[in-house]
Amino acid sequence: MRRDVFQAIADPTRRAIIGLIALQAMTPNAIAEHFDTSRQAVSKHLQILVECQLVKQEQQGREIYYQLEVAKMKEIDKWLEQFRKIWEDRFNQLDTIFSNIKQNKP
Amino acid sequence: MRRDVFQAIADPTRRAIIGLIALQAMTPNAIAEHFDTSRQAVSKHLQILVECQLVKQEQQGREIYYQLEVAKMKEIDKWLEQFRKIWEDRFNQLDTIFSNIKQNKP
DNA sequence: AAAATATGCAACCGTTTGCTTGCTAATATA
DNA sequence: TATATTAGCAAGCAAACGGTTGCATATTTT
Repeated sequence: MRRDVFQAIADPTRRAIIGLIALQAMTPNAIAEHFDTSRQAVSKHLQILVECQLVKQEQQGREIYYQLEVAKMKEIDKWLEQFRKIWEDRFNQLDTIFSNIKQNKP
Repeated sequence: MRRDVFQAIADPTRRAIIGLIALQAMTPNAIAEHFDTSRQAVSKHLQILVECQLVKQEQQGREIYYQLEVAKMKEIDKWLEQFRKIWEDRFNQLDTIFSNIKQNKP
């Protein structure tokens, strides 16, 4: 069973859950109300998110609040970093070409 | 069959392929040499990457060069944007707390 | 023209995924 | 105390995933 951040965000429902609890911790029931699937299905998604440490739980009586570990999202950002450099370079190259066109350089 | 950028980068081999062809277009055979799997397996991964437009093909004789569509990677970056705002806010909050500690404020 | 090379395609197979249903445990409320 | 609510757990199931093997097609090379 693979369990990393990239596998976690592969599922669209899971991405929606992440977006939902990003600003405010929520209980499984409250989260499930936002979707067409059952509470159990949502619970399984949450379990996966917890396993890869994208989400942490906080018990309050019989309720469990799930909150996003925003810092963990940086892992994706970190992986993206290498490509950001490339796409900025490409953009700069294009910029240079446009400049040359304006100045009628070959 | 789901086929979006997030599902595409979920597989570690696919991420490795993306990293490999990011700087230079490569043929399936050349790519496959970097992995333990068969050429056909790599070919399937490439097909998925093409389907979600993360990679484009360029035929040259009997060889097909696969190149990364760096711009498509921005889609991930775009999704991450909303969380970047949050984690920067959290950092600033921490910063304020530390400042207060230094100044002996409550 | 014949052989070698590069690639895609199809069929098959075990594992994982995402979901459902049914159950149990713990806490809150009447 | 009896009942309702919240949530996790387990079994079962169809579909998707990631891989393999075998074969067909197109282009080079000899």
